[in-house]
Amino acid sequence: MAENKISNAVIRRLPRYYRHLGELIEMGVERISSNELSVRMKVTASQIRQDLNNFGGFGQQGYGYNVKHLYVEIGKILGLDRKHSLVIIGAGNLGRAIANYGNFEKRGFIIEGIFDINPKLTGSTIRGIEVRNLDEIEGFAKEHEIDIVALTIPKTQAINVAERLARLGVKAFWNFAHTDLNVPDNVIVESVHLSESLMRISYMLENGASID
Amino acid sequence: MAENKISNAVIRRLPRYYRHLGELIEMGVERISSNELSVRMKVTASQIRQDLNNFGGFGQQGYGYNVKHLYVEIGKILGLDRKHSLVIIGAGNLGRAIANYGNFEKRGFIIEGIFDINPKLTGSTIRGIEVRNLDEIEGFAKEHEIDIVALTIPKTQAINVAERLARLGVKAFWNFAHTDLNVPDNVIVESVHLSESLMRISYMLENGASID
DNA sequence: AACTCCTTGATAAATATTTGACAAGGCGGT
DNA sequence: ACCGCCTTGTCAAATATTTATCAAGGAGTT
Repeated sequence: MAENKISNAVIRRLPRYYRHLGELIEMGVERISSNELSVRMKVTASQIRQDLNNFGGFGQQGYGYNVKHLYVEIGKILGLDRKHSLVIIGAGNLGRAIANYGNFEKRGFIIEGIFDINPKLTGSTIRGIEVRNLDEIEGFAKEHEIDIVALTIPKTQAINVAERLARLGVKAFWNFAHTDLNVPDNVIVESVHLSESLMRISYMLENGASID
Repeated sequence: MAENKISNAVIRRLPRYYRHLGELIEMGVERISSNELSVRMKVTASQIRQDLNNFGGFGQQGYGYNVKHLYVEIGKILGLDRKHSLVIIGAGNLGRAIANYGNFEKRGFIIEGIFDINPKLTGSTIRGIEVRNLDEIEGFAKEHEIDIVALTIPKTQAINVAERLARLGVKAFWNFAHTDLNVPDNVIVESVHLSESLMRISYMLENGASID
């Protein structure tokens, strides 16, 4: 935050660096040059060096980068050294998929609650977390510090719930509904629009093209 | 396809135009100017006009764009006027979420098969589609024309299955595994990396920034 | 039919992003 | 301790993308 201004393009790539570095650690690789990494990641070495330099000189001439160190540093930049509370709205397949994916917790994303409007689901548990009725979300939000709300519900409900929770101070939404949310500009919205993703495949099939 | 060369940035935005136009049709809106659309979509009007002009003049001076017409045309550009066969590998929550989302079929993405390695799941059905054993995928691929394979399985298996299916001629993968795939360059890979998406939220929370 | 307003499509300017090139300097071997 | 190789960080060039501007011309009104 203190530095100049990191470009969006760089930020979008950071998690991928983080993932590759994690894989390299698992493989027992201790050091890597931008060139080796560029082959592995299929990007230019120049881009890697330029990207990393936004955050300071992590490398050493004639040596390259220390994998473990770089991994930790990028983790810090991404804020993965902190815990984040996560609430899932919608206990359908998608909500359950997220709740059941254990690696999120390893990265510090702690699922604090799961909510659904369907009374058949409320009361059941997912990974030991009780599914509550959606009506309770506002009370829950007042009692708990919620960092991120995952919206895995149909679009109309998603817009409504997001508006209500934004008013209660929720600062970030992970939006899986096939719509844009209507929240103030200072609220973070990261959307995963599966149908748009699928349409891009359709386009690429049609045109033989490839989108980065 | 015939025209010059459409930029990646434009292609990435096309599905969003399509979605908004669909919503406008549902609202009964018949015509819209780039300016009105820019307010709705929170982008500049200039960008909208520039984007659409890549594909020819859909608008009329003093009038704007005919919503229905533009919707149909963008649909064609995206290849949504054709049918695409889709096979899902992995009948976990994520695979089931995709299989159960009816709107994909409305857009012409027909789920032809679902496969899983877990014998407990094989034989059961999802929306009337039988879950088959993953062993059968190669035989299935030889008998059916598969356009898109959705990989909703752990990374090791995903890499393996993708390699095998790419060899059999599958031209596009919708990759939900937390890894890159290892397939030839002419094979389309559209990845949905949920953990990377979540990390971006973490970064934004940390930095107050917003990524487009 | 004329007039005004509106809106496009196009061009150019401004920004942002990616890539290439290379001097500076550490590493590892001798 | 020296030498040659390697690799970074940086700067500049090349591309790509976004935004501003405006002439041209249709829509709708009178």
